[in-house]
This record gives sequence, structure tokens and C-alpha cells, in this order.
Amino acid sequence: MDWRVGLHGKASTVTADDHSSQDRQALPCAACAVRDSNMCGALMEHRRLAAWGQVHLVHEVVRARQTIYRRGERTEDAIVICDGWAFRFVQLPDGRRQILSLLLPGDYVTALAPFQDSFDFSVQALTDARYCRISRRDIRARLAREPDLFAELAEFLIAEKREADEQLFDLGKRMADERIAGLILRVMDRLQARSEIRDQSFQFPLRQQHIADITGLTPVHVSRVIGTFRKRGLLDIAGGVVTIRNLSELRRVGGLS
Amino acid sequence: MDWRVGLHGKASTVTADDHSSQDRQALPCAACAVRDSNMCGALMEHRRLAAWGQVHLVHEVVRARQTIYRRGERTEDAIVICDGWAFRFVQLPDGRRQILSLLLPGDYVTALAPFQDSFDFSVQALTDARYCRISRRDIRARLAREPDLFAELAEFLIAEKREADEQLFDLGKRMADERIAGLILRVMDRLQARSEIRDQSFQFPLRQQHIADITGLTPVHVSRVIGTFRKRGLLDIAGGVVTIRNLSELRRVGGLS
DNA sequence: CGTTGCGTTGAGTACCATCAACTGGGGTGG
DNA sequence: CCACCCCAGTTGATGGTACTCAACGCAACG
Repeated sequence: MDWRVGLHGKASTVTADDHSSQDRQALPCAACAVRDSNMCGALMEHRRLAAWGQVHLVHEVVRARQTIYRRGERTEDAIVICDGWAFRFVQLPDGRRQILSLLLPGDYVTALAPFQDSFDFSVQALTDARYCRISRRDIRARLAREPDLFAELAEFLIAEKREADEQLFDLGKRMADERIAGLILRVMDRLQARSEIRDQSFQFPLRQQHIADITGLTPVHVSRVIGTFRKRGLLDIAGGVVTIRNLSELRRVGGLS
Repeated sequence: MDWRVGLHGKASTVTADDHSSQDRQALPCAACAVRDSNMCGALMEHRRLAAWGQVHLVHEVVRARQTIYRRGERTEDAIVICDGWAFRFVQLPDGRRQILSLLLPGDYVTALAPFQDSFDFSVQALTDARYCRISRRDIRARLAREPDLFAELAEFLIAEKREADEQLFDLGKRMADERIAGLILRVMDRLQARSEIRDQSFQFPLRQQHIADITGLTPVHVSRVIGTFRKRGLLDIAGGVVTIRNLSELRRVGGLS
């Protein structure tokens, strides 16, 4: 991420729902690196460029820690993370917070959004981030006109469910070191699919508090476990970057066997 | 459940894919109590009865503990539990097993089945059970012809996701007594929707081993926690039947606050 | 009447939480 | 420039929750 927010903590917006054919290039989507790995490509360009004008979308920018969606709010839009990381979570009045899933660039907050107008979870930016709101109505209209798109949507629903099932197994049946190693490995896999890994190093902007809220542990224990990983020469985490030092051993610890 | 399997542990099948209009009444579906609460009704009767002949389906019967679907198998069918209980789970070579979700009568194993030909989980019957295999191809064909059905399908996908998110929170952030009380309350809610509760009692065929595999605990600890529930006068479990003795207090323990 | 499966109970222990103190970096303000 | 604070992370001490191992009761069953 090398772009910056001009305003002080407030979201700035770039509307694109009134675009005409000549300013297509100005749309962030035109330069989107992950467009082809998610549904955006299918929604906006697949099969016919004319489809562009049929989908209303708005890009917005938020700072780290800002809330992107608040539990229970009604919304007319589906949200895609374009740049930066975010997460989906639930929080109880007593402070307990569980992160349900990490959202990386290209991820839909949920692929079910076209059919649902409010959700039981909230979404918060982990880093400074840019995301895109796409009109749910327009997506549904596209789907009705081109039922083939359902197959593509289903792919993302399936991937979401698989991730959810894996995390369920993680929390139910695995120990702290397995969970944390597994988390790092799964993030690595997702980044690898996006070609964001060089020299066994990759961006990892999660605070230990986030890791704790994903894995169901406390930040203190996360620190200890990562400390032992470091001492055992498995990996290093510093400055928001993970460096894998011993991948096979890390897989042995965190692998699903 | 008052029907019985005639064979010794082997599945007997009732095929219905060659039915003609005059033997509709003989199909188990015609007498299905939950037909209107799931997608079967929509698939087979919604809008026009003529749709019947367009969906191939086969009913099968299994004994408790039999495997209904084995992880990784390719299948041409979506599965609906018609009668009895089942569960979706993953198991590691070392024996660790996590139950991902309970399947009650009327539940699709997963509403994503029409789009997926193999799965990362297995499905096993908890009690003697009857289920229905519906041709995935035929479901997709119906969906393509009547896109409105997607909205109904989406309802079930949304419900599945909400359940999964709740269970994630459970496993990540809640203690043993909260998890077990919550499990019982959620099962109660689902049965209530099916009107299967009388006098604060309902069928509960889960062994403590199952409760353990759902909640991420050990059977020993499940026994202790349920023992304290009993001593505190919250509930009784005996002979596969739960009796709620103090609902408000149970909600206080297991509520999501 | 032995066997088998399920649940209960006890004793000892491992894992992880909690509480607390401390470190080091980065920003802010005097 | 330095004092100060805040935040994230680390480390130690202690305790509780839940696990493991083991024994036993009990009902169902052949």
C-alpha cells in the first residue's frame, strides 16, 4: 500500500456509479490487481463490457481500525476489499471479541451479501484500506440475466465455507501452537495465490491481539507461543512482516496432518 | 421416529425417480412433515406441480452410526435429512474429531451441494435415519429455469453461515458451561421451529461424546458440566431426552448475553 | 453372566488465563 | 533535546479450566 488518505481519519469517497465509457480507465477497478481472482471481473467485464454501466459502485477509503460495517445495519451494498486488510468479527458487551475471518485484497466481505441486507457481524479495517461498495440490487439483476454467474458466485461461497470449517476444527480440536502456525500458513497460502510473497517473507499486519481474537487465545499466550517459534527457528515476525525460516517444520507443527 | 429398517445395518432404498403422476402419493415426500420448511417444497411443488417429474430423487435408510457421505467422495446428489439426526464432521488420522454441524430432519447437508461435487467433511447418521438424494444436475436445471429459487436457496445459505459464525464464537470465546448450555438452547430453538417440543422436553439423542466433539471438550468434562447443571436444577438428560427445569437460568448461563 | 457401551467420579497434570511488572519504540509537548 | 506517555510486546508468578488416566456403576444384550 503506497497510497495515502488525504483527510484526517474520515473516509473519502470516489463515486463511479455515474461513469461513462470514456472515463473507465479512471476507475480504480481498471487497475485492480485482484480483479480476475474474484467476482468483480465476472460482474463487470465478463462476457461483455457493456455490463459495466449496469453495476453501480462506490469506492471508499478508511484508516486502520475504522469500522467498515456495523452489526445489524441495513445496507444496499455488497462490500469488496480492494486494498489493505480487514476482518469480520463479533463483539460482546463484556468485551470478548472473536474474529470470524480475515479479509484480504480481493475478498468479498461475504459472497452472500447480494441476498442479505443486514448481518450479525461487524467489519473493521485492520490496515488503512480501500474497499468498494457494489449495489446488491444490481448484482442480483446481473445474476438474474446471466444465471451462469451463479456458478462463479458459488465458488466463493464454497471457499468461504471451507475456511469456516477449517477454523471450526482449529478452535475445537487443536492446541495453541497448532492454531497459530496454521493461521500463518493459511495466510501465506492466500497471499501466495495473490503472488505477494518474496523470499519467504510477506506482509503480516496482524497485532498479537488480532491473532488472539482469531485463535481464541489471549495476547499474552500468543506472545509466548510466537516466542518459542522464534527460538526454535521456525519464523520471525517483526514490523508487520513474517519471515519463514523453516517451512517444513512449521508445516509439521501447524499442518492439518 | 417410529419406522424401522428391515435389513441388518444395510441401507434399503426407495427409488422415486421413475414415478409417474399417479403414484405421487406413495412418495415419502408427499407425507413429509418438514417439506415446507426447507427447499424440497420449493424444488418440487413451488409454482407448478409439473416440476415434480423434473427432479430425480432417491430415498435411503441408514442405521445409527452409519456413514452417509465420506470426505472426498464425488457425488451427483445433494442430500437432505428426512427423518432422524445426522452430523457433518471432520476426523484426523490421530482420532481427533470435530462435529461441524448437526443435521436435523429437513436440513440439507449443505445448501451449497448443487454446486459442489465433493466435500472436505464426512456425514454420519446419529440415529437411525432416512435421507433423500436429489440430483444436483436437476436442481441446477431448476434454478436456471426459475432464478427466483435462488432467493430461497440463499436463505438456507445465510442460515448455515449464521450457525457457523455462532459456533466459531462459541469455540473461541466461551467456557465449557456456556458452550454446552448454548448448544442445548440452540437445538431447542431448532426443534421448536419444527414443533417437536412438549412440556419443556425434547428428543436429544446426542451421546456425551458427540457433545464433546461439537463443543471442543472431552467427554469426561462434558459429564462434569452436565452433572453440575443437573445439581443446579437447570435440566435433566436421560434416555435421549432433555427436560428443561429452569429455562431462564439456563439462558443466563448459555445466552449470548 | 460375561461383555460392551456409556456415563460418572477421583487424582494428578498440562495448558492456557490472569495479573502484574517491565521493555522498547514512536509520538508529543515542553 | 529530553521528559513523558502510549502502545505492543515480553516475561514472570500464580491459579483455574479443562485434559488425561484410571476405576467403577449401570443398563442392554447375546
